[in-house]
Amino acid sequence: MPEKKAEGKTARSRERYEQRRQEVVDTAAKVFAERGFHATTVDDLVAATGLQRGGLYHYIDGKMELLIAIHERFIEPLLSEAREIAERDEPPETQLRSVAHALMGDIASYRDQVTVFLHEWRIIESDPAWKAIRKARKEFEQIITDILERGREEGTFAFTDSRLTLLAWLGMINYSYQWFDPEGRTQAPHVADYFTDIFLSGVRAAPPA
Amino acid sequence: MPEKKAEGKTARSRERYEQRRQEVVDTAAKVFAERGFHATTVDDLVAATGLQRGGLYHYIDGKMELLIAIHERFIEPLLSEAREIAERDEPPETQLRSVAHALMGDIASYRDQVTVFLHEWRIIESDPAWKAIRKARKEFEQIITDILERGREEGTFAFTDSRLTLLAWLGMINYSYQWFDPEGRTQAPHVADYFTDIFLSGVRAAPPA
Amino acid sequence: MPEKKAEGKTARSRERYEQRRQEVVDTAAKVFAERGFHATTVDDLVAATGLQRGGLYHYIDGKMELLIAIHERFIEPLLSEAREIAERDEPPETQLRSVAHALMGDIASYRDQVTVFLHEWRIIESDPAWKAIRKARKEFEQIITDILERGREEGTFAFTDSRLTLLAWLGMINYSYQWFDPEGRTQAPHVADYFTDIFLSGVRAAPPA
Amino acid sequence: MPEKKAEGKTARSRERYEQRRQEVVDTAAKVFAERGFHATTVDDLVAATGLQRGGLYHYIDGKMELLIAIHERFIEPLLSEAREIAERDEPPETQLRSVAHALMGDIASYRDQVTVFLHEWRIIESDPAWKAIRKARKEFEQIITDILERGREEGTFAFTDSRLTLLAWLGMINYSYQWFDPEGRTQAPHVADYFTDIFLSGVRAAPPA
DNA sequence: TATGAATGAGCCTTCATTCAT
DNA sequence: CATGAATGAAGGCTCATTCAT
Repeated sequence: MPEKKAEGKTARSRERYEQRRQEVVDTAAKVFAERGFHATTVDDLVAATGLQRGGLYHYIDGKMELLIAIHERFIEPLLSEAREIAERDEPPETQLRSVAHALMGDIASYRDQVTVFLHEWRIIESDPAWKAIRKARKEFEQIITDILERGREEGTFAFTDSRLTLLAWLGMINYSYQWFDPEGRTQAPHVADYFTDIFLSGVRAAPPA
Repeated sequence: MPEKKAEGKTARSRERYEQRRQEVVDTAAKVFAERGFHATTVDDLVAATGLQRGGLYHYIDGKMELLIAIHERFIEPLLSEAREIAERDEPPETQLRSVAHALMGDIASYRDQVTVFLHEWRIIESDPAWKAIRKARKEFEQIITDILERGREEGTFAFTDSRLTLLAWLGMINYSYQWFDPEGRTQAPHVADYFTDIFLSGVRAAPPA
Repeated sequence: MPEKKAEGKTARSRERYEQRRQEVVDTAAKVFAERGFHATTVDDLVAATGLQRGGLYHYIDGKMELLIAIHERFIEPLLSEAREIAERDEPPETQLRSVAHALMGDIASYRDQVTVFLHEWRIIESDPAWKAIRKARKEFEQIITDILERGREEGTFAFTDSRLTLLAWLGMINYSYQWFDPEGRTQAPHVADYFTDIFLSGVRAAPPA
Repeated sequence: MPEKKAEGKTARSRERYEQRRQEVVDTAAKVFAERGFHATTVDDLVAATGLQRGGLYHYIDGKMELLIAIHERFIEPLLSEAREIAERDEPPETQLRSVAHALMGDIASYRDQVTVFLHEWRIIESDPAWKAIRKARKEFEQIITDILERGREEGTFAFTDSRLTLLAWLGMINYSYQWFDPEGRTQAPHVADYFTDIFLSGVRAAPPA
């Protein structure tokens, strides 16, 4: 987590600085998600943060640096939660359901950031900080793949193509950033369960015994 | 499909004009998909089309009008195909698989346009032409919902929430615009089948008989 | 001589373009010399050229690129004249006087550019184009040094330190950019002769024979 | 030398204040000489002085006021030395050589300040404080002119144009700010002598007796 | 049809300076 | 004395669009 301009400050002022910066980053994520990165002007951010133009630049290095900060913000907590779940001694089904809850909750909580992440990552593709984000993304996907493949080995899952199976699961959940209602945040667990059920059992009615 | 500036011309020249315009729209879709709408300059389009600045404006009214044209390009053929499938006298499972093929093929064929659509639709939300696109989108979603609900009524499908079920199906397939490689070996029909299978039966292994 | 944006144009329009660009460069030199590079705003250039902001950028790549263009403008003609003089079969005194005329005339004609050259070169020191300018400067100084040293070998000049002697000559003439009245351009030859006389014979009165 | 904010303080604190201020002015001269006045930001000065932004403003009123202070710094000692030399009862040649030493030494000692003076004086041209600096400059030039003209009257110097002769002398020496290396082996006194010799006798070899 | 010069609003960013603490 | 957050005017530059030729 790179911290801008934080040298030569007292602990107290540094703390205030970091907090304010975090606010700025979150506000920016909201505005970017609403209007898109390029359609958002610095004046929009100025209006949204309540700062003035110069004051805003006290906390950031530029518009693009904000994109990086936004990504870090939502990908870190998700990844550490996924890691923790993967280490649990639970059946693959349970783990998959738990990660679905984690991802769904992340999208619900950081929908703005996720939107930015999915739409604008090309912009920062060349940025050195992007490598870390890309790595985090890969790690998350690998955790899911591992759960799926362990399930297959143990005989509880059946599928032929790991990657396509991962992408089906990922698409089902990730796509929710396009329609999820941020006010209905409490529904996230319900959706996670609903999608997990479909992913596990499908929609086809069980044949009569 | 509104045709710009095509009056008062000989049939021959009008034909050439329309063809050129279509090329411009498709080229724009490609460039927009790669860089994003706002990041694409008219000079980028000039370079990509091989036209000159002034020449480009003979075929379009402006950058934003291109967005509309791009949407029309991929949504019309998809919708008519979906309508045709819905009218067939086939079981819901078959219809669902067919529409998955149609949507998947559409994404594969018009991946640039779909990318632009999913990323930039907010930009034209207020445009009068957006209403038609929105209507088409709703109609497509309704067709899927109808198939699902008919399946439930007939007892082949089992689910509790039509909308969430639709969104699971839609997300699984639509999300492919993020990873689908049109040149790749994994063909669209195969993915459509694979995803349909998961959607119908899930990944859970069948219990031993 | 790098020519910006000159591809894909007809010979006619390219000619007009180059001419207009030259006017822009010369106007910029004038304004830079009056106010200094950094104190000159793009709006100043806009006002001085009669173009609008965007129109100005049709001819240039940026403020800094103008500095390079300005340097090229005045150093090229001077250098070729100096080369031509150096190749003549004339005594060193005559050559030195001729080069003094050339340099003095150059300063009188391009006083603005010379001012910019002497004051602002640090700004473009890191620019790749600067190497060429630096090389040209070195070559000019070498031509003077060669003339001086040939004179010493032939016995018409007497001095101990080539470099200091060069710098004395150079300073005497170059410094004129600080005081030369551009309206009195016709005086340049007179000053060149006057300074050459001092440099050759000094101001000390000849001892009575 | 106007002293800012030095009232109402104990002698001790006032002394410390003045010393600190002088350091700030000299540091500013160095940075201005390296990067130019306009290219130097207050943050550059903050970094160079080791103070903080607010702290810097305890010692100065603003960036431009620094320019004035820099000029005063090097012109005052030079002028008083020149005055003292002019009052001596010595032949013009000796006086001229002494003033050359003084000016050359001044440039060597205050090269940064001189650079700033020669490059940026236009910026403060309109400032009321500039009148005093201009007056000092004129007085210095007048002292040289007087020496030259007295030499001509006494028959030791021979020239036709006082002003051009002054400018030749001034240019030869002043221009050294462009190339003089204060750390270098070529010492200021040596250069002063060398240039004085050229100015007095020229570089032409004495005709064989 | 086609060209490319020109427009001018608007964008991102910088920076000298102030001021509450 | 000193800090550093905040200001807001201004700077360099971009870009969609127009229009005379």
